[in-house]
Order: sequence, then structure tokens, then C-alpha cells
Amino acid sequence: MFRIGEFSKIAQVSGRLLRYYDEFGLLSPQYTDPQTGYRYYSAQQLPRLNRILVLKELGLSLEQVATLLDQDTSSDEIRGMLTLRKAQIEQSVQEEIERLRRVEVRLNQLDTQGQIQELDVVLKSVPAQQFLSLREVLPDMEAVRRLVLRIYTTVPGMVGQHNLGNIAVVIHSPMYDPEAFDVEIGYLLTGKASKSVRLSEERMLTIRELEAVSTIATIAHVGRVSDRHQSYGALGNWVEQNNWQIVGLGREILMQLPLQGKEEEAVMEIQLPVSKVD
Amino acid sequence: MFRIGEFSKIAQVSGRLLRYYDEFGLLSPQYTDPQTGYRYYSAQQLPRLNRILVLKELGLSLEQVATLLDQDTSSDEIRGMLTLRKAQIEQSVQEEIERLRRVEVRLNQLDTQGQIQELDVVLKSVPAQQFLSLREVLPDMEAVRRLVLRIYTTVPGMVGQHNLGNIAVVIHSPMYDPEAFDVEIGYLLTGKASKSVRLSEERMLTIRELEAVSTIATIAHVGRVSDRHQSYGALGNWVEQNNWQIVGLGREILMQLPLQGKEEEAVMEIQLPVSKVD
DNA sequence: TTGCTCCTCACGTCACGTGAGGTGGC
DNA sequence: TTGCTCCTCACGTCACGTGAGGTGGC
Repeated sequence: MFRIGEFSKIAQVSGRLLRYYDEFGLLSPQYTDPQTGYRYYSAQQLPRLNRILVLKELGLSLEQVATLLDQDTSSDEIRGMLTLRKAQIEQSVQEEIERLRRVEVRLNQLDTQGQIQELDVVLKSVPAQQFLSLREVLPDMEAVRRLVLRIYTTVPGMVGQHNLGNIAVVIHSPMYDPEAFDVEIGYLLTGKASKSVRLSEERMLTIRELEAVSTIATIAHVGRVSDRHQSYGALGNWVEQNNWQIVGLGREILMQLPLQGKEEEAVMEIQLPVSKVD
Repeated sequence: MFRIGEFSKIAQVSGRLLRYYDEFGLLSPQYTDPQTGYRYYSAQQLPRLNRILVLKELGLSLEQVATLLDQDTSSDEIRGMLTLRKAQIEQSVQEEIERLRRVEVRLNQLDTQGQIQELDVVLKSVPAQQFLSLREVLPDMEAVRRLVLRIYTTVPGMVGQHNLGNIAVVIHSPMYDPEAFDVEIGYLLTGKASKSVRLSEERMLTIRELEAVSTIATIAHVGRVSDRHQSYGALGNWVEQNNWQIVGLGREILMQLPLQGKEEEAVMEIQLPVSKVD
């Protein structure tokens, strides 16, 4: 019989760990003196401790290790746990490799540009949302800007602020064409639907459901709306370099409108639905 | 300005996280109402939040993210942190792949044998130790056994229990030879050295330093000493299958001697110094 | 006025490491 | 008797999640 100190030296683990496993019920000393609380371990307990250490090293939780060591656990259950763990490790390897690539990209940037100034792309998923909008083909950016402001100043007065979220623009133009912008502009709604809204004789905003997107790449653009092609460029590069592909219409969520004299403080989030290239 | 709920919805993070980053000093709202404590975020804070999320995803701690975002951090420091992180990820990938292999081995065992019953090999490192021992070529296992017992019953009476650790056997025979065992037998010492000990006219135990080993593969053998070739087999297999090679003399640490009538309760740890095959 | 949102504690997570303060064993 | 070892709390780790209990805002 060994006292905890000797046993911990033999096994090269800390005494604290042995006490913890005792408390956890994973490995209790063969004998504990009821008077002093001193723990006495038998050499024959070493194989069990070794097995615990080895299983733990596989990344299993102590709970799982306890289950694996339990005589009553069927081999099917064990197989299930190990298969699960295997899948987890495989995924974690993938993620680590991805991470490695991204760290290397940052290091490269540092070497070539002296600082990190890349715009940050974040992947999100968006749920389906109600969208009070109108679609139109406009001749230039200025017309888009005017229509956005028109909607911003008019609609809240007609349906109330209550359900209105951010203004969004969905880009329907299949390619960039500086002379014809096919856009859908309107308010994202936060609650139950309002009704249609007539802006003028020819213009009416109607409600439709903007589809959910499970993976959407986003970038925040701060500054003049007319500079947003830079952010589009960064977002496009990112998508390409990380082996994603665009699989849907781009969206612009206007979080801070370019108001008179504050054009530089405008903020929008540009969103592109993507999926992994096989 | 957005209240925390809207901002968290836009960024798709929890309110708790935003409050935590505020408390941590990573991202404080543009304005906090001193009366109510309500936090108000500006859309322009979105890029910073995105950068935080992206850097965190690289596996950096919040502390490190804060340093990276600090204007006063030099690009050399940043490079250092990222280079360190890169090395860590590379190592973690290696470890995960190793782990994956070991999980697969266990799964294989389950499929072919219906249960996990492999003996568990644990890697350790051992420091240099004082070794009160004698070396001799013995004709058979029985002679080894008798010499061990002789030392066990004689030496403590001559030098006192105080400094004596476990009895160890170092195997000097280059190959297994059933008719000539070149072994070194003695006590590992725990404290400052004792002196030499004379067992008989021809036999004397002297003190020498048993070398430290940085990586030693160990297995616990429980049961008859004569059955220990099974454990040797398991240990040898493990070493081979995991791409290690033996680089030194094997050791047997006797933790529970095979006493009269309790031969089956003997416990020894078999140790083989190893290094990775390139 | 009634929901809805926000606030601040404060505990829980996982597997121990690290003292603090006190006692047993040779 | 004096070190050395062991004991039991109890806090700390890291980045939040999850209530509890209470208040602000439209």
C-alpha cells in the first residue's frame, strides 16, 4: 500500500488529481483511514489509473471515461461514444487547419503591408424575414439614394415605427451595370405584418417574405455609400480565397443612413449568400 | 444608436457577450445612460465587433485580442503573437491527428474483439535516480527471483528503510536469451545516498546514478512475473505501431513483490526508453 | 397599464492548480 | 521534537450561458 505521495510519484500525476478522481468516484484508494482521512493506494490500482489517463488523452470527459470503465456499459454504447469522438476530432482537425490558414493570411499581410487592415468578414445565418418593399430598375446610384430617403421619410409616418426594422436593399441586377440598377428597397419588419403602402401613383410597397439564408458572408461598410465597392471587393476576395461561392442575391442592410452632412458616417452591412465549393 | 437587443440581433451575438466585452473593456457602448445603465451602441461599432469575433475565432484569448486591437501595439509584437499562435495550431493539429489514430485503433479493437482489453501504455519521463545495485549474469528466471528476494529481505535491515524506494531491475542483455540473464538489481534511493552494501563474499551492491530518460514508454503488469512477456509484447507492439523506437535499456520497477502465495498479485511497471522514428 | 427590454448580481461550466491553515507519522 | 506528508476547504481559471429578481421605456 502506498500513501498518496508515493503513488502519485510512481504514476507521475499530482496528488490533487488523485484526490479529485477519488471525489469524482473514478478511482478511490483501496483503503481510506476513517480517522485521519489518509488515502492508501494499492499497486494493483495502477492499471486502472493508466487506463483513465489514456482515455482522457483521447479527449473524453471524465464522465465518459467513467462510463467506458463501467462493466455494465455495452460494447455498442462504447462504440457509439468512440464514433462520436472520432467525428468530433475529424471536425476539429478541419477547423484547426482552416484557422491555421487564416493566421497565415494575417501574417502575410503583416509582412507585405506592415499592418493588419483587412476588412473583417463574418459568416452568419439569417432567418426568413417579412420585407415591405418595392422593386424597380433605376438609372443611377443617385436615384437609388433618393428612393431610399423617400422611403425612410415617408413610410414610418404611414405605418408607425412599431414594426419597422432596418432598411434593406436587395440587388437583383445579375451583373454590375452602371446604367441600370435593378433593386428592391424597403423595410425589414420585426413583428407581425403591416399592410401594403402606396408611396405615389406608380409606386407601392408590398409585403413578401425575404428568404432565410443558412450561410451568408457579411462585411460592415462604414463611410460614404459611394465607396462601398471597396467593401464589395474585400468581401468578394474573401469569398473566393476561402473557397466559397455566391449562391444568391446580395443584400445591403442600412444601419446608419447617409444623412445630410453625415455621409461619411453611414454604415451598412453587405451580405452575400454563399456555400462551400466542393 | 441601438439598444443592446437590436445591436446583438444585427451582429448575431448574445446580449450577455456584449455586456461581457463592455466589462472586459474590449468594446464599450458609445453611450451608457448613467441613470438606468442602459447601453447604447452605434452602428459604427460594428466593424470593431466583427474584428473581435474574427480574431477570437483564430483561437486568441480576449486578452490577446485586446492587445492586437490596441493602437500602441507594434507590428513586431503582433507578428510575435500570430507566429506563436501559428505554432500552437500546428502542434494541436498534430495532436489531434494522433488522437484520431488512437480512437480508430480502439474502434478496430472493438470490432474485432468485442471489447477494449488492450493494456494501456503511458509515456512518462523519469529523472536521474541513485541506484543501489549489483549487476550479474544469471542462468534463469528463478535465479533472478531469488536474488530479488534476497535483496528485499536483507538490504533494509542493513541500511534502514529510510531512503529505500522500489526495487528495480535493469535489463542489460541485448537480446532475450533464456539461458543467460544479464541484469542489474537493486533499490532506487529516494534521498541522499547511503553507502555500498555487502550481501555476501562475492556480492556487493554499489551506488551509481541511473540516467534520466526524457521519454519512456511504460506499462503496468499485474500478475505472475512469469507472465510478463505478455505485457512486454503489448508494450513492444505499441512502440512499433506508434512509430517509436527503443533507445535504451529496459527497466522493471517492482511495486508489489511476488511474495509466497501471492504470486498473482505481483505488480511491476515495465519501462522502455523510446524516441520518435523520424 | 401591460408587455417587452434592460439592468445587476451570482451561480455553473471542466478538470484540476494553488495556496491557506491545520494535523498525522516516523 | 522536528520536518515531511497528508488532510480539507476554498478560490482561481476562461468566456461566457442561464436564471433570479427587479426596473426602465413606449
